[in-house]
Amino acid sequence: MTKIKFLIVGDHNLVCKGIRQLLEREPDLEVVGALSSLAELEKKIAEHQPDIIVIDAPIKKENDLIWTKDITSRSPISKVVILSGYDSAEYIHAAHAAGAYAFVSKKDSAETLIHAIRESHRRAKSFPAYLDSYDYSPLTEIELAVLDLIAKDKTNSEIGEQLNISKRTVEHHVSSILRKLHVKSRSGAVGKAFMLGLLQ
Amino acid sequence: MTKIKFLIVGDHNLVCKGIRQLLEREPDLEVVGALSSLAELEKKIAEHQPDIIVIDAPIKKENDLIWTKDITSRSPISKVVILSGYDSAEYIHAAHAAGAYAFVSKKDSAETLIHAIRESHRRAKSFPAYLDSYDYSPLTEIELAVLDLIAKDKTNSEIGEQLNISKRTVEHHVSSILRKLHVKSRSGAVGKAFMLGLLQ
DNA sequence: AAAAAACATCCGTATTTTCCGCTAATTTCA
DNA sequence: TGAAATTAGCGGAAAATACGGATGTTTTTT
Repeated sequence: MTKIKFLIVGDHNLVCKGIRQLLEREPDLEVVGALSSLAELEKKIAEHQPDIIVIDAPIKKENDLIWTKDITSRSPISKVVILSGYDSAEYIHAAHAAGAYAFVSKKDSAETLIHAIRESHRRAKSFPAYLDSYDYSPLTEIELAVLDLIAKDKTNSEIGEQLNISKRTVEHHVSSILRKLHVKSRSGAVGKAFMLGLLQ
Repeated sequence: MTKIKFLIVGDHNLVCKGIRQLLEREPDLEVVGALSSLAELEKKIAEHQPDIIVIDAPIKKENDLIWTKDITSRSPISKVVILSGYDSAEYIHAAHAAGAYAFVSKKDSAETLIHAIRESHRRAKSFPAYLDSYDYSPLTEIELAVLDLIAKDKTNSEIGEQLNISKRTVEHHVSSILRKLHVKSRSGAVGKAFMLGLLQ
């Protein structure tokens, strides 16, 4: 029997070790590596050709979904499973849009994760069912990234540097965020985002 | 040999299961229960009389630190270990002030957590060393009121009207808030406040 | 009870940041 | 091929922030 080979990526050492422990009990799963940052991912993919990449999101200072998008377009052999404690409808939608094969909340059981990995391996997607009937006006990926940095005390200029876009573009995104969240200030946006569970 | 009995609390099922798996390999540790919310905690404490309670923070919609304070004052036999992915100095300070015996970041190794549990059991506290040189002062009532209104999308003028003080005074309070929370913007203050549980 | 510390209130000036018009090129995707 | 998203420049008004200083009250300490 050929095992399902996969990588685990995440900067929460304890969580990754625990997950690995849980998954290695399954006879058809084989962990071929564990990374603490997305930077080394490319090399590891070439080295191991994993079937699945489990990303324990969010990873500090790196945009998991942008990486997901990159991976899925460049290495179609490897399917991305996003494992996150941040399970708002907006984020799950964004993960889906980025090309992930599955989204598993950290609140789910180990069986759910294992099932998602197996399903992803046979190219079936696993996303929470309630997504279909969920009505909302979503923030885009970049808007969420900007909002996150706003909450982390960054100015527009700093956000621009960090995301490699101009200050003016950041301003545009901020305007969109304020419009979509129906607030008039960035601090109001942060407040509402926490209330809505967009940030946590 | 008497084992160290402990409870694990956290709504991230996967994380808890993983941690449990890691800790159960230690011969001197014994998991007597795992809860997904703080609500059931009181009953479980009475039932098992655990030496240690590991709280995998944050638990959504529940203030971990308020519970910590409650537990440590009412059940001095059980020592609280906070395990968190959010390791800002303020949060760690708040955990310390609430009476926790240890703070472990999710980025730390399993050994660190195990060590913290053993140290807590012999009533020695385990907190990151850099805390000592970090100045932390709590917010006053009015500062908290101002901060709350900032999060609710109000300008300084509006806050002044609402609290019947001048815009200038509000400005003064805002600068105090920024200094105490070690941020440079009001949105950063709101972000940090939510992470700390000052607002919710 | 007196002294010290912390808190809350107000004001001026200067600088930075935010926010909002306007326009418009490029990419992406259905 | 349109619609939406992302990118970006110019200018300007409004808000926020930093840097001063001043006064009275409350709380804590000695």
